[in-house]
Parts: sequence; C-alpha cells; structure tokens
Amino acid sequence: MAKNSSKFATLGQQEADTADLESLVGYNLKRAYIIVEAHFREAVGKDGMSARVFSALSLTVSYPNITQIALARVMGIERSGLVAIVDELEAYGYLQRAPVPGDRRIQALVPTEEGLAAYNEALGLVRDKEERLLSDLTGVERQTLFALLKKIRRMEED
Amino acid sequence: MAKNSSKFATLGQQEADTADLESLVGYNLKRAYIIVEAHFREAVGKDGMSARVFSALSLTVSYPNITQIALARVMGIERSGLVAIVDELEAYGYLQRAPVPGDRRIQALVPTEEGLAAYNEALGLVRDKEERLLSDLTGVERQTLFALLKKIRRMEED
DNA sequence: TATTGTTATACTCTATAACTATA
DNA sequence: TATAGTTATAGAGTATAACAATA
Repeated sequence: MAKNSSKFATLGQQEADTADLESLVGYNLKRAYIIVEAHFREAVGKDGMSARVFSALSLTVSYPNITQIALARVMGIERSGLVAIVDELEAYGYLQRAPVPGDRRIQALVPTEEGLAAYNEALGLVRDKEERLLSDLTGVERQTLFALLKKIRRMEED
Repeated sequence: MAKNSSKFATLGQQEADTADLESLVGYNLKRAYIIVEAHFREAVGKDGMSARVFSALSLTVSYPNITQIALARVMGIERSGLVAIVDELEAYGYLQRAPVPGDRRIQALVPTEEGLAAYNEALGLVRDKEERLLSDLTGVERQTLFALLKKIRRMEED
C-alpha cells in the first residue's frame, strides 16, 4: 500500500499521481471543482455573486415564477437554506418575491430587469472563463466530460 | 434567455437539462461531487471518517513520515486547518506525530498498525461503492473521466 | 529572520427543528 | 392536517492572523 517508505519524502508530481487517493473519483471531482470554483470567483470579481447565488439567479431566469420550494429542490438544498440566498438577491435588486393570486403562502420569484442584465453579464464572464480553462480540451472531450458528469448525476436515486 | 416563461412552471427533467446552468462545468462538477460524496459516507458508515480525514490518512499511508506542512500542501488546505484533522486521527489511534531528530519543529506523521488496517478496510469499502456507482460507465469511459478531471486539475497554475 | 505547528477567530454553506400563516 | 416560507441554531470546512518554539 505504501508507495514510498523513505524517510522525509519530498513529493514529486509522479509520486503524488500514484497515491491511492488519485484513483478515487470523489477526490478527483472535488479537486477539479475547487479549481473551477476559483476561476468562477475570478470571473465574477472580488465583490461578485457566490456560485450558489449565481445558480439561484440563473434558475429564476430560466424558470421565472418558480417558487422557493421548487427552486430549493432543483438546487438540491433545503428550503430553509434558500431564504438567505433569495434575501441577498432581493437586496441586490435582482429579483422580487411576487405574490401569487389564489395561494397566499406562495411567493413566485421573478428576476428584475437589473437582475437579468447582471445575470447575463456574469454568465458571459463565467462562460469565457470556463472556455479558457477548458481550452486544452477538444470539443469531443468537453462533450464527453459533460456526458459523464451527467451520467453520475443521474445515479442520485439508488 | 428564459426557456420557460409560463406561469407556475413545473420542472420536468427535459426542461431542467436545458437551463443555462447545465452548460457550466462548475455546476456539473459540484452536483456530481455531492452524489459521490454521499456514496462515500454510505460506504464508510454512519460513524466513519469524513472524506477529508480519510484523505489525510490515505496520504500518510502513501507517504509515511510526511510533515504536516507538506500534507497540507498536497491536500490544498492551510496548515492551520490540518491540526484538527491530525488531532482526530491521533485520537482514533490511527497515526502518530513522531519527533524528527535534527529539527524539533517538525513532527513526522506515521500511521499505526490500527490506522493501516482501518485505512485498508475503508479504502475497500469506498472502492466497492465507487465501482457500483460507476457501473454504467465502460472501462474506457472511466479512464476518460479520470484523464479529463486530471487535466482540469493541472490548470491550477494560470 | 524564517519555518513548523498551534490557537483564536470568523465566515460560508448546509441541515434540523420549530414557528407562522395560510390552505 | 398539510404546505410555503421563515427563524433559530448548530456543525462542518475553510481562511487569516498572531503566537511559541525552533532553526
């Protein structure tokens, strides 16, 4: 199991690549995500939206009038956790909680004009950044990466 | 931009797959990781190690006598954050902080026999679980997934 | 002066449980 | 009774800054 039993090892790239961890999908996914997320933050800038806030805004743009509970479900988080996210987006003036006639428990989420503009600008920056990050990958490789990640995502129920 | 402007949309799988977010690598990586991490927790059991503690133990097994600062660097976290992780592993009796003759600032991390046994058992469970999770992927697809994730990981410096 | 490990502290993300107002 | 949204609270995981011991 031990790949290196010399005392006071210095870790070269080769050695690091043969460690057990490197053969696990979870570890590789997490490390890759950390890098992509750092690039996301660079793309949106120092005072830009966090990834989860951007995601929530993106989904309200794609699905206007979505309810908080539905949005939480799509995002895979608890509805309680969404409150602060929506509060933040509302404070930015990027969306509104609109009353729904017929059921006063529900508030439909609708992006404002400013929200739409801010979203489209951020989306452009993020896409450009991902484009550059993935510039070493061919078109086929990118398609394959997406297909494989989505295949894993579909395993949720088991 | 809006794919669905009907009021009170219910989100079918098809609609969800065409949202902007679905075209971003970061979002897909994160969602895939969440699923794999949940399977990791199932594999190691209710009172099993967390992923980061497992990772630290794995790396001390692969690189016995590694220092905390080197381990933190490999894991991509701050050295201050590693203290609690090593404390936990030491409390389990899975590793020891061993003094290094010649430099009393440094403590080399060495797995115990129990640590090695616990690690190998956990590694087996995690590998089996990942195996089952990825059973829909062909051998080539898995190799490709690893290759693409590692390619992204190598983009760190830019 | 610089480095290793440590502590104190704070921030982000998330979950659980209980509450409210409605249905 | 059940549901949508909210609040309170706690627990991971991480980072920054300052410190002690040692080099």
